[in-house]
Order: sequence, then structure tokens, then C-alpha cells
Amino acid sequence: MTIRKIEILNDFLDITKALADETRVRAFVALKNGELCLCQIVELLGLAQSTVSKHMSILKKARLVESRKEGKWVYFRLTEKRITPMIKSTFSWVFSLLEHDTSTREMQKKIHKITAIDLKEICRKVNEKMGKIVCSQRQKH
Amino acid sequence: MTIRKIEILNDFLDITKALADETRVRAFVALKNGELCLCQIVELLGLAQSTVSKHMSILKKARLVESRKEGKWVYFRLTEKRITPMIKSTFSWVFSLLEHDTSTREMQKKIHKITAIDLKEICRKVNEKMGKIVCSQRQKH
DNA sequence: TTTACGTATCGTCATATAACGAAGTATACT
DNA sequence: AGTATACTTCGTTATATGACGATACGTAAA
Repeated sequence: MTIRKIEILNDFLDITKALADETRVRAFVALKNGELCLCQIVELLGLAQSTVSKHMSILKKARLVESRKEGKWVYFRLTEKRITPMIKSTFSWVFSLLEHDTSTREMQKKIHKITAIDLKEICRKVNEKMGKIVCSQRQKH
Repeated sequence: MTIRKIEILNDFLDITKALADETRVRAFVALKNGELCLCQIVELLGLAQSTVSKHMSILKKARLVESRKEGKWVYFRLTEKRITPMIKSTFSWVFSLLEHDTSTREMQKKIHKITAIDLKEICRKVNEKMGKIVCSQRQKH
């Protein structure tokens, strides 16, 4: 379709914009070895949960990533189901380039540590942080 | 070198950031069929000369593009001389994806028209625009 | 040496983006 | 039903980016 063709550039720009941020690239390559829960990615990146959630939605918009909901948890993974040639091509491009990247490799190690810990505990850790902030706010009143 | 390895991600982000803007992607693919003078790219994109110059410097920083000076003119071309595996890989990725893009093809036609016109005339046209603006500013006084 | 011309850089403005906490949503547990 | 939990969305703030005109720079022509 003509409409489809016109959107090639837009799809391409969604991808380049998604990959034009260090945090998102890190989150993206983190999923190379399998799916991760949001709170695990939060722990990995060390950013606020809402921030990470936003980043993941940008990666999803670019179709680089897809998610599934399991109970309270949302698991993210590299797009598999509705994968397009453009996405497939992007995967091999990115991973071949970052294969020998030091910071990427260091992250892989960090992921191993995180996935070793119980999921609930990771989430609890994130909530703890939020709890502390709530307390400090209450002290103001 | 360790320093070199750490910079892989930075080089990668320079590339994705350079390609995360429609104007720059258009300027980039415009060079696929050979080098162009800055004023030709200005005419092609229909933006201010300073704006285009800035865009080209970002593409140069990412090493996607290199330039040579010939008299008053500066010619830009896709990187050939100091091309790295990362850049080479990026070229094939981008061009395979945008091969069938409508807007890219339309631009190719536009380039043919522009390169057919005498270079001096193109530059003169750009200068004319600047002259007009100066005039309209003078009218204010 | 002036003058003209093509490009790069600078300063400014408007918009885009990334960060956060707070509030809202949805699901599981009591 | 009510609470806790994991995530998303919203509103705000600080910074980044893209646009422009004005100016500076470098080269060629007069």
C-alpha cells in the first residue's frame, strides 16, 4: 500500500529515536538473554519506576520490544511475535555492533545477579525506596 | 584498548542520534549517489543555511559523512576514507531499510534536478533569500 | 587590498525530551 | 469489600535540541 510505504521513514525514525538514548539502549540489550520484569529493569538501571516505564513504552512504540502481563507483573522481551523485517534487521545491526561493548558486558553480569534474586524481593526493594520518600513527605506536615 | 572499547556505546549513540532526525536522514541518503555541495543540500532541504550546516556537522561527528573543501565550496559525501566497520554496517542497514521508502525516492528525483542546475546559480539563489530578509528588516527602521 | 561569496559559529527562541513524585489503574491477597 | 502491590499515566521541572538571523571566517575575484 502507498500509505504503508510512506510510513517506512516514520518507522525508521521511531527506531533510531528509541535507540538514541543510552538508558533505552541499555534496557534493550538487557533483554537479549530473555524477558525481564519491569522492576528488574528498574533495579538494573537505577532510575525511578515511572521513568523506566516511559522508556519501555518508547521501545514498544518502535516495536523493538513487546510485553506480556502476568498477574501484577509486566514482562518485557525483544519483539518475537509480530516481528518485521525492519526490526529483525535492526536487531542484528545493534547486537553485532555492541557485542564487544564493555558497558554492555558489565550489564549482562548485573542482570545475572538480579535474575538470581527472587522477583518479589526486587519489587519490594523498589517499593521500599518509595516508602522512604513518602515518610519524608509526611514529616513535612 | 580499554578506552576504545568503552567508547563503542558512545560511537553507537552518536550514530543513532545523528539518524534520529528526519532532516538529517534526508541529507544522509541524499549523498548516496555522490557528493553534494552544502548549498545544494540547503536547496534540497529548504532550510536555513546555518541550520543545514549544523546538521551536517552532527552527521560528521558521527562519522557518517566527511567533507572536503574546494575553494569557497564544501562538498559532503558518505564516509569513504576513514570508514570503520561500525559505519559500514550502518550504511547497509540504513540503505536496505530505506530502499523502498517513497519520500527517499522523491528526494532522489529532486537531487537530479538540483545537480542539473549550475552550482553558482544554486548558491546565488540561497544568497538571494538572505538578501530579501535583510531588506524586510531594513523596512522596519 | 578591498569586495563578494560560501560556509561555520554564535546567540536566541520555541519546542522536545528525560527526570521525578503523585495519582490512577489493574490485579492478587486477606 | 478492602488492602497491598506492580505498573502506567499525569503534571512539573530542568535540560537538550532544532530553528533562525547575525556575525565571523576563509577563499576567490576585482
